[in-house]
Amino acid sequence: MLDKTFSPADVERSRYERWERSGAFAAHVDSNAQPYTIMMPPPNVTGSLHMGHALTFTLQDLLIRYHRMSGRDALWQPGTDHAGIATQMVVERNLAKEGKTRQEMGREAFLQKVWEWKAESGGTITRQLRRLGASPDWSRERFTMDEGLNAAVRKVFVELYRQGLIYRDKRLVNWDPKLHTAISDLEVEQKEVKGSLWYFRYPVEGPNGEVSGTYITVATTRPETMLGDTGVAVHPEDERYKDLVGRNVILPITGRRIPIVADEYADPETGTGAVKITPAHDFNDFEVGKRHNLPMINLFDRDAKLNEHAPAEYQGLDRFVARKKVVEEIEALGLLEKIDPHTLMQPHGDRSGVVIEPWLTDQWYCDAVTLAKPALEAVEQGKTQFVPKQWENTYYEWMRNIQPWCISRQLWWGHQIPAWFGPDGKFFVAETEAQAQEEADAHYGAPTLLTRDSDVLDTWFSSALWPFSTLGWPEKTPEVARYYPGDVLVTGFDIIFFWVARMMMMGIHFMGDVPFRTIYIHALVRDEKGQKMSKSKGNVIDPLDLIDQYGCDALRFTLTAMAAQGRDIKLATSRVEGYRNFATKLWNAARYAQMNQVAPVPGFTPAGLTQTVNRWIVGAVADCAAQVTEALEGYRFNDAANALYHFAWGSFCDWYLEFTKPILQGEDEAAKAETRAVTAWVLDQILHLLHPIMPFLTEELWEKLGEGQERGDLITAAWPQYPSAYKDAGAQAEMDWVVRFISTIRTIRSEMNVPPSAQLPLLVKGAGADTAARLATHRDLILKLARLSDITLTEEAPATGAVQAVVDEATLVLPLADFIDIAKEKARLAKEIQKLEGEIAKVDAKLGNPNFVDKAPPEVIEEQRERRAEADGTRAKLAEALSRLG
RNA sequence: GGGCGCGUAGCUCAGCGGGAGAGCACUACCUUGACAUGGUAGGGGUCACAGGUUCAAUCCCUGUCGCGCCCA
Repeated sequence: MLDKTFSPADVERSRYERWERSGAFAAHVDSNAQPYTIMMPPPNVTGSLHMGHALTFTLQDLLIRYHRMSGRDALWQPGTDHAGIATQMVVERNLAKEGKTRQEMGREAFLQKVWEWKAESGGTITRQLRRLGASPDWSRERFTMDEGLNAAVRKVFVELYRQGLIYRDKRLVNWDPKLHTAISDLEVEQKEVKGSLWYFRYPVEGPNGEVSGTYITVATTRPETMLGDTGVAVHPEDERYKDLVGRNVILPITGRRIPIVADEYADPETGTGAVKITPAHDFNDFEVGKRHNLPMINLFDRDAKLNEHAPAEYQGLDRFVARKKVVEEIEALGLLEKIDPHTLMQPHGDRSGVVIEPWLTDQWYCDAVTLAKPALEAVEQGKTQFVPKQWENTYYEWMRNIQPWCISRQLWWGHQIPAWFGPDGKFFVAETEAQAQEEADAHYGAPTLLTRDSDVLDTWFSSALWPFSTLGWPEKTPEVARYYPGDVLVTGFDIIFFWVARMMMMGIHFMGDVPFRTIYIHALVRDEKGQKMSKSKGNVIDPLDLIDQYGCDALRFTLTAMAAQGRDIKLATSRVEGYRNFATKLWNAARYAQMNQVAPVPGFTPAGLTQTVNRWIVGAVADCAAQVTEALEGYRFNDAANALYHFAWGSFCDWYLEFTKPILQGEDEAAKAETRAVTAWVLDQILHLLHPIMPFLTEELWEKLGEGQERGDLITAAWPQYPSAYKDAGAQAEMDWVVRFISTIRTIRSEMNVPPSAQLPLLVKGAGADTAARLATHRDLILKLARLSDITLTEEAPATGAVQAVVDEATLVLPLADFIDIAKEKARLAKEIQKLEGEIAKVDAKLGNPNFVDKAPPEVIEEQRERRAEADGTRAKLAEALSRLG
């Protein structure tokens, strides 16, 4: 006998271990079955599970379990990412607590520490994934810094280099002065900041090099950069400055002479129309500088303090200290025109939070423009499809405006770049040091000492290879042949640029095919007020807390039911509680079944059933299964969850189990046996259909209900498919009628305040043949569920003191002399009639419109006629009842 | 400034050319032999606003207002 409630905590762990041990999660590379592949987006190795993970991995697991049950050879490839900057920061922070820095320790010792940290905390997220019930093939787990994945990274780097798609360049990068590394555009967050616009007057040089008394005013948000100005730009069409173009200004403080140039970058509408140009410290200025051959003066060191190119008294100052000093000095010179308050967009490092500095350095770049072309076409041609489709636009937007990708990072934790420098700065790119040495020796004509580039690659460089590197590439493994390309990538829109686009580029370039056929983009999980969850706001909901409190299945069902396409999920714990109740409900249905000697009948198929109610529920199962399957195939997860919820609770528990109570408590042994078998069968089907969403509850019930039977684990069972004969329109119409009949009586009872304990006799007037037959068939259950003492067919006018209602052609008469309040009953009937008249009027308006009758499709017109006839029939009967009340 | 999306019951959201739906919350009644983490019944909506297309618009189109996100 089952306990009164399901206790998730008692079963989840052991159930999971049993699945994993049994090999149920494993892919079978030798199988004849069609493969189904999902590449798990690798979470940070030292991270921990948050709500976004819970959503994405629930959906992936649901797809994997569904396809596994559908007979596919399912591979869900798990693994973790080394997450360069994030992980290095954590370890450095830990070291700082001991008063150590990585620089003191040296690279090797520091990396040792990172590996130790990985060993210590690296299992956290995968353990948490297990608590979520995720069923990837753990035997194939990979880490982006595994030797195999390292080899893939080296090979890709070298090949792209040889193809000219990776190159070294001196350009402005986004420099993080705190972390001392370049970062990509995507790692920069533009934040709105309230600052100032300073207006400086620059003296214009006279014809003979003297100070002329003419000034040109420039506006700037970054006064300190003026020390590195090498030009002033004005718009070529700007009449105010036409005469000044070609002349020089004498840059205050430094005294440097810099030219006034005409460039369309200067916007006559903004500021004064004249703009100072600092090519080494601004991306736009860099371009202007190139167009006009302006020198580049690099003012900052790696900490963004002023370096030796600044005037002596500025050297060593922090950029913000220097700003103050520049403004003071300009003011002292009488060259400060004004200061306006100004709101500007300021770049911040998404990891460090400090203001990013455009800085001139040598870095490695990947020619993303070239690689993006085929990746763009693949989506345009439908080789890969986004679901929901609108995310294509985001992808296109990025791919069409893609910039060279700076792939080097000044970090230690990551894939060290396979490039070696000779003494003269010439570099040799090769997969191994020996090869590089060989090339170098040949080049220099003598054994030469090489130094390896100390930089590492952007983390996303290695994750871009994930769809094939995890399968063993560059080796020609059977896995690569079988599981590439994958079927679907499930991820959030926030990494379409970071990751999806780059996997598409690398996959197409190296594998000759897209990495996945479908990209399902799911929502972001927010708190119930719609705010992003963040530690600083304190509104973070920990999925593990919810699992502890309500069970894993309840959390999974909630996330699934709320995963509607194209909408963020606002998560309220009340929803989780509600779906926990659903689990309890189903548990108790099973418990009830057990108490009534319901057990699966081996070999049973629900054909040739004698009881209408059984034929009806079988058809309803088939309906539900079709809906769930269709929804899952279309990535409409919420529809799948809701179809199951409504069927299991609304049809099976609320009606079927109630309908069959009279049978199970009755004397007809054949009907009892059939009903028990059908009940067991329906429960089994629900368990199958619900398993991908609620794996623990369903597996547990599957075992408990099938006690003593050898039928394997539910996780490996076959997804239900039914012959069309299971649907029975007649049985459905009949049971729908029963539901309406009972509900009608219940409503009257409730409105008339008849105590639930009172058993009433019912008279049915004007029953047709169908109704009479149905009443005969379902007499017992109607008596029970409507709490009636008797049902009598009659043609006589009802006695006074009776309440009447209409179901189809029949009038239901309940003698309620003891309860009835004539005035109240009259009001009730009048209201009903009024409602019907309103409907009739609406339909009449349509039918009276010649255009409607002329142009609407015949079936729509027919439907309206039927609706009118039905409403009118009911109205007439109710009117009669009303008149009889006097 | 450009792009995308969203305004439907108190809240969270489905639906999307022909009778306005769900969950939660709310109200009343019910410890009825599976389940009070439950049952039965009920109240509650000019489907943001204004035009247009159509026989017919919550749904399609245009505009307005409000909100969110991404990019510059």
